[in-house]
Amino acid sequence: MFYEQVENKVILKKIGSFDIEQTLECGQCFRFYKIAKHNYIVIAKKRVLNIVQNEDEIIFYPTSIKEFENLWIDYFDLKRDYDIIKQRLAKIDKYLFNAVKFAPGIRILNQDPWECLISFIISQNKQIPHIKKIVENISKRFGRPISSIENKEYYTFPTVEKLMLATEEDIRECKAGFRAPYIIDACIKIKNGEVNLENLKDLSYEKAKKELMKIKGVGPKIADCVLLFSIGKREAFPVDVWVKRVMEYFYFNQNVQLKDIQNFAKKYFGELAGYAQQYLFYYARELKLGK
DNA sequence: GCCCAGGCACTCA
DNA sequence: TGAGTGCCTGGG
Repeated sequence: MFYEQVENKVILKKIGSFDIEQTLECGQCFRFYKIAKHNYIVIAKKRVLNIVQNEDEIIFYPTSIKEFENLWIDYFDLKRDYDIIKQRLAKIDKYLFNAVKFAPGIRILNQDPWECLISFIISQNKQIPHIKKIVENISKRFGRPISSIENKEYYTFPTVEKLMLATEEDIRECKAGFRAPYIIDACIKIKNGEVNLENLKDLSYEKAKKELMKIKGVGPKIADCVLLFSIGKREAFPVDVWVKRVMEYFYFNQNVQLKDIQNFAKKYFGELAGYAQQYLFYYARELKLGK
C-alpha cells in the first residue's frame, strides 16, 4: 500500500483486493451514494468523503494524510491482507473459489457500532433502498449538517443522546414503522448502561451476541451484523434470506433450519466465517442464486 | 390491488 | 421448545 496527499486529496496506490463498488454494495453499510460509475460519496466518521476509483489508484477527498491514517485506513480495513484471506477461502471448496473470484474487491468495513446497530434494526423486512432512506431520514431530522455538495446537504448520524430526545412518533415519522419502539429501546438500554457497546470488543463472540440481543428487535441476524461490521468479530456469520438460500443451494440441497446453517458455518468456515458470508452473500444476490 | 422484502416478537400448543 | 402469524411501508 502506498498513499500520498495532493492538495485536499489522498491518492491510494498499490492496494490489492479493494473495489469501492463491491465494498459498499455488498450490503454491509447504508450511508453511501453512487454519483457515477466508480464514484461514491460515503458518510462516516462525521465526515462526507468522496471516493473515485481509477485503473490503478483510488482517490479520497476532502481529506489529508493525517486524517486518512487516523480514520479511513481503519474504516476501510486497509491494513488487513485480504489476499491471504481469499486464498484460504478459495481452497475450502469450488463455491467459495467462485464467490471470491466473483467479487475479489470486497472489504469488511469497521463501522460505528451505534449507527450500525440502529441501521440493522431498521433493516428487518426492508429492502436496501428503503433502509438507506430511513437512515437518511433519521440523520436529517436528528443529526447535524456536515456539508453540502452540489446542493445536497449531508448529515451525521445522531448520537445516542440526540436520538434519546426523539419520541416513538418522531421515529415513526421517519418511516421506521413497527421498528420505532425497538430504536427507542436501544437508546434506553445503551444510555442506562444495560448494554455497553464499548465493551463488546473485549467480550467473546458468544457473550457479545447475547449482550446485543438484550435489545428489543435485535435477534441473531442483526446481532451478527453488528458484531461483524462494527465490532470486528470476524467469526460472526449473519444468516439472512440470501445467505440461507445460497447455503441451502450449495451445501444442503434442501430447506434447513437456521441453527443447522449456523452450526455448519462455524465448523466449516471457522474464524473466516464472516468473510465467507460476505463473498457468498454478494455472489448469491448478484446472481439471484437459489431464488 | 396484491405480494413481498437482508427478522423479530408474540402467542399458543 | 417449536411452529405460525402479524408487522410499517413502498416498489414491482
